[in-house]
This record gives sequence, structure tokens and C-alpha cells, in this order.
Amino acid sequence: MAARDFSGRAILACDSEFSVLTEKVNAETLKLKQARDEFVAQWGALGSQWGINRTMAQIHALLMTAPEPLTTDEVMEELEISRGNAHSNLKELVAWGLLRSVLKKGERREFFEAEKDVWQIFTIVARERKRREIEPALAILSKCAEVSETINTPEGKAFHDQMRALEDFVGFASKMSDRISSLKHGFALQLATKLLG
Amino acid sequence: MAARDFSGRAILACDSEFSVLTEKVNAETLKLKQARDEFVAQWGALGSQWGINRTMAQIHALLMTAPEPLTTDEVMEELEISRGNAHSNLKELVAWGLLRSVLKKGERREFFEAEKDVWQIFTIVARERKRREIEPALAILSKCAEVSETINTPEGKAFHDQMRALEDFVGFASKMSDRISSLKHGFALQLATKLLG
DNA sequence: CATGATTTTCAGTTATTCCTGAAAAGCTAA
DNA sequence: TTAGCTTTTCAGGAATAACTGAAAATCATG
Repeated sequence: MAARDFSGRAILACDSEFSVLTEKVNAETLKLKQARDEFVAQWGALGSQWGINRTMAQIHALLMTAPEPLTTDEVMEELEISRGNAHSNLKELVAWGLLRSVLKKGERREFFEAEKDVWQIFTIVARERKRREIEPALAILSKCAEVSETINTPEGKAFHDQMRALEDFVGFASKMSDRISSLKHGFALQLATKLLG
Repeated sequence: MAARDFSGRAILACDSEFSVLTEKVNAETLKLKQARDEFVAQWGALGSQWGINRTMAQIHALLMTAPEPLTTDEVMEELEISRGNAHSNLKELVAWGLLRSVLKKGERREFFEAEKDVWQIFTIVARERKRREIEPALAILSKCAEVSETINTPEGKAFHDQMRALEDFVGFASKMSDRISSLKHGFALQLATKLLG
């Protein structure tokens, strides 16, 4: 009886302490889960403004804040999306360079992990935007500037000048983008701070 | 007779020269029209990539290369779009600050003219993108960083650190955007060239 | 005020983009 | 080779964004 009492009390005490700890950890885990879900949802909504689709932004947010690489099925479950959707957006993110595919030994499934370094993320997004926004614009402007080179009416000259001005500016922006991206994070920050601080 | 012959020949010669000139001017005018149409069409297609709609980009392109301000009806006719479409996109462009509405005396209709200075266009677009892309992101990141401040699990700390890192970077980008936009064109270019040339 | 010119609104349609779910293809290990 | 697991594809459906056309509102002028 005494033993049982002792044992019982000891166990109870232990349970109790354990329980307090567990509750605390659970409360924090819950809080984290909520914060993370909020981040994923909001980041997804933002994606629309950025011209990338909601799911892609959500997956990126999810993996950027995941302690471990995730499988396609885990992403599907977490975001409640279809396999096809998860698959195509994961591949797209890998194509951008924002995710890497990871293979674990003894595992047949593919895992995905996100690039988490902000400067890396920035340079990747800058590169992609340059490719999709700046370069096509430059091509159009160059062509229009060229074909209007020889037009001698005042309107023609004005048009040509406008095209050249835009071409020069966009070309300049393109070069700047490259140069900045090629810097190391620390150096870029230092440079910018010195310049504009 | 001689007089008539002379007169006739003179007139003919004059007609002929005039005709040659006219043809040349017409040919150039046509070439310009084609170049401009190409620009408008291509710029519109690019608009999609930029997250602004096709029509808005086309109207902007049209007015950026227009020698004179245009009315809503002229825009409708040139782009073959409906009144409602022309109207809402013109207003949107005015709201951005990329177009100004102009009133001509003796005219009841509203005319629109585009901002043509490339540096002005850049700062306007930068300001708008900051408002629509950077500021909402910053709000989300700040909130997520704050609510995760007190979570003591390793995962919680990692999440918090990631949020802070993103917040710092985006906040920094926001400041940079402001500073650069506030520079005069010439100075910005000079600065950039010195830095990275 | 009445008239005609112009701008604004918006319900309904069309176009575009995104997502689902299931089937097909690809892989690996027995 | 086959059985079972995983990835990939894609036709069709759902959601969103953009556009039209016409009616309503606004405004200047006689």
C-alpha cells in the first residue's frame, strides 16, 4: 500500500510535472502552427499581386518555414490541394530554383526543401523577373527603335527618340539587376548602406 | 499657247515633285503607323507578365507615343475596344499617375496625355509596386515575427528567425526603393554608374 | 429648364487562368 | 516479369479577371 501510495504519488507528481511541460509545449506548438498557417495563407494571397499563383506562393511559404523537407503528399495534405496541383507547382518552384529536390536514402519518394537565405531568394526572384519582364521588353523596344530609325517626319523622330529613351533605361536597369545580384549579400548591404544611409 | 504650255509644264513639274514628296511622306507615315501599332500590341502582351491587364498596357503605350493628347473615343477607335473598357483603364492609369487628364478650351471632352519621361515612369511604377507588393508583405512578416517572438521550441525559434530575416530584408528593400525614387534622374544614373560601372 | 454631349456605372458575357481527379507512365525490388 | 509505389500528364470543371453594350447619371449651353 505504502509502496503503492508512494509509487502512485511519485507517478502522479511525475505525471503532473510532465503534464505541465506537455501542456506548455503543446500550447507553443499550437501557437506556432497557427502563426505558420497564417503566414502560408497570407503569403499565398500576396502571390496574386506578384503575378505568381496562390498555390505556388503557399507551397513556397510552407517549405520556407518547414524544419524538414516535405513530400508531395505532405504538401497536398497540409494545403488541402490535389496531387496535380501540388506536383506542377512544386516542379515550377524547382525550375525557378526556389526549391531543391532531396532524396533520402531508403526512401523512394522525392522530398522538397526550400532555399531559406533571403539574399538567395532575392537574386532568384530578380533573375526570373528580369527574364520574364525586362528582357522581352528590351527586345520590343530595340526592334521598334530600329525600324523607326529612318523615318524623317517629326512624329517619326519623336517616336524613335521615345523608343531609344525607354530602351536605354530598361537596358540600364537590366545591367544593374545583374550587377547587384552578383554581389554577396553582406557586400550589397554594405554598399547600399554607405550610399544611401 | 507657250504660256499655257509653260504653265502646264510648270504645273505638271510641280505636281510631280509634290507627288513624289507626298508619296515619301505617306510611306514614312505608314511605316510609323506600323511601328507604333507593333509597339502597342507587344507592350500590351507584356502587360500580362507585369500583372497589369493588356488593355491598360496598350493604352499606356498608345498615349506614350501619341504626339497629341487623345480623347476616350480616339482610344476606343484606335484599339477597337468598348467605351466601358477604355474608360475604366484610362481612369486607372490616371490614378497611377501615368496619365494626366487635359482640358482644351472650347472643348467639352476630356483629353488624356501620358507621362513620357522614363525616370518619372520608373518612379511611378516603383511607388505603385511598393504599395501593392512590398508593404502588404511587410505587414504580414511583422505580424508573424511578433506573434512567434515568445515561442520557445526550437521550431518556434527557427520560424521566428526566418520571419525576422525576411522582414529585415523586405524593409530594407522598401527603404532603398524610396531613396532611389527620390533622386533626380541624372543623379541616380551617375551614382549607379560610379558604383557599379 | 430642356437638349444634346459626355462620362460613369454595371449586369451579363467572354476569356483566361487555375485546379481536380483519374488514368497513364515510370521505377524499383522481389 | 510483375506487383506495387510514385510521378507525370491532361481533359474537363471551377474560379477569377476582363470586356461589352446599353442605360443612367452628369454637365454645359442655349
